Amino acid sequence: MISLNEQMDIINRGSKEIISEDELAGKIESSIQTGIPLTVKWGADPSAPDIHLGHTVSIRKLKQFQDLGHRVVFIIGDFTAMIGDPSGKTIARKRLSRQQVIQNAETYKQQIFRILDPEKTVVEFNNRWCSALSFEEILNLTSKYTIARMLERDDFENRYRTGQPITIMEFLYPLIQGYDSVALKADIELGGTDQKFNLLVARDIQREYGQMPQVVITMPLLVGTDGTQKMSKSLDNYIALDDPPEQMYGKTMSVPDELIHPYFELLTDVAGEEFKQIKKLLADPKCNPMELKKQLAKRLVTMYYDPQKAETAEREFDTIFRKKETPEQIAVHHLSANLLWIVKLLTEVEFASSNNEARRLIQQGAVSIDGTRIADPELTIKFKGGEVLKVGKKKFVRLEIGCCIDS
RNA sequence: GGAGGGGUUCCCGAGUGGCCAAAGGGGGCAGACUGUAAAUCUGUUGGCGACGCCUUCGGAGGUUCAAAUCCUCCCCCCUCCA
Repeated sequence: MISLNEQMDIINRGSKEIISEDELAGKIESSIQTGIPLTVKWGADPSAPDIHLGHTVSIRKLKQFQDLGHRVVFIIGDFTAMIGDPSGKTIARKRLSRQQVIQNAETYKQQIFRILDPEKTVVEFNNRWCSALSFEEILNLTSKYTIARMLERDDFENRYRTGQPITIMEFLYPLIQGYDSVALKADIELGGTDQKFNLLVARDIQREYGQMPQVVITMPLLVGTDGTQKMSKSLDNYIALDDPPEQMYGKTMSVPDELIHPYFELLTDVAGEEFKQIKKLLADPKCNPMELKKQLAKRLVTMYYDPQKAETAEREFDTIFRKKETPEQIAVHHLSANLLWIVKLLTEVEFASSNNEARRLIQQGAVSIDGTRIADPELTIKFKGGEVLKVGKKKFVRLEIGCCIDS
């Protein structure tokens, strides 16, 4: 096994906070002595099965734990998801059926195993122990925590102050999550900095149950493609692991330049000299940040796909956005008629969701056919097949005559 | 249980009888510029083959020539007191 200092070093890299380092050192030490790996816990809500780069910050850290010989437990919070979490204003977030949960869990696994080693990963559903809890035990759990302490949490405090609803169930959430740690006898739990409160509650709960409290490791939150808020699905500022290569590349290029540095740091393996070099170039006004961003984008696509796909994605990006040319491969649409009103054409190929939107696009000069801009929304066009329709910067389709799809 | 405040378009939020498809901001989309789907600037942002018509301000009714705005009932949220 790797020495204590080396382990501490690796774990520290990129982490925001470790509570506490001494405890962690103690745990690692005894693990080295006994040969028993530490249990590292990481949880996810099964309702949104799209894993994105924001998640990978933690997942990559978990991978390091695996490489150090420890045991990673991935918890799928199906119990709470099945109750239906009414948090925020979105009333009655859909309850998930057993089947959906299992399905989502599968997509989760398929995604996280692009980083983690499936052999060394235990997947658990918290429903297994949570549904066995009696009401009495739950009351017991709730008696261990106070409202005042709950309101210490930023998010709760904010909502309380601004008059937004907080349900009792949300108060139970951290307790349940803490109970998960008890059930697993977790040695370490990992999470984003926004999870800090919950992770700390788990320590108290574990103590109540006579266990050694888990070490809490928080990872920095990744800022999303919008450059301001944390990457999340609901804000639609995310780059998903399942995004196709071109999109992964393109979305990375759409990230504000200031994010190049943190992205390299949190999402890739660049370290040491190479990282210093990148930092230097970013600070140099003579250096075009686009070049570094391209490197970053290519690197990410290579990580989750392969070098060839990264190459293709880059070429396509250059073609479309730098040279403003038509990409090599574009989708084909079979026209419903060869004489077509331009507005209908746009809705037919689903580049516009309504006639009004189509008109707007035309009036704004976004529409062209074979490179000729269409400015008149009343135009009717006769097609002979093979024309390329372009809307905006990134939507292309080749038009062919005839629609004999489901004959 | 009592008193008060509130529900407006994708989101936040103004509007308290006609000038309201509804200010402003955010987000989205588009254009210009460019070294990038960066930044910046500008435009646009309910629907309909359309100088008109239809639908939208929590829900259902009503008053009025005219309702997001007034009245009645209902639903939901928040705050304070108990």
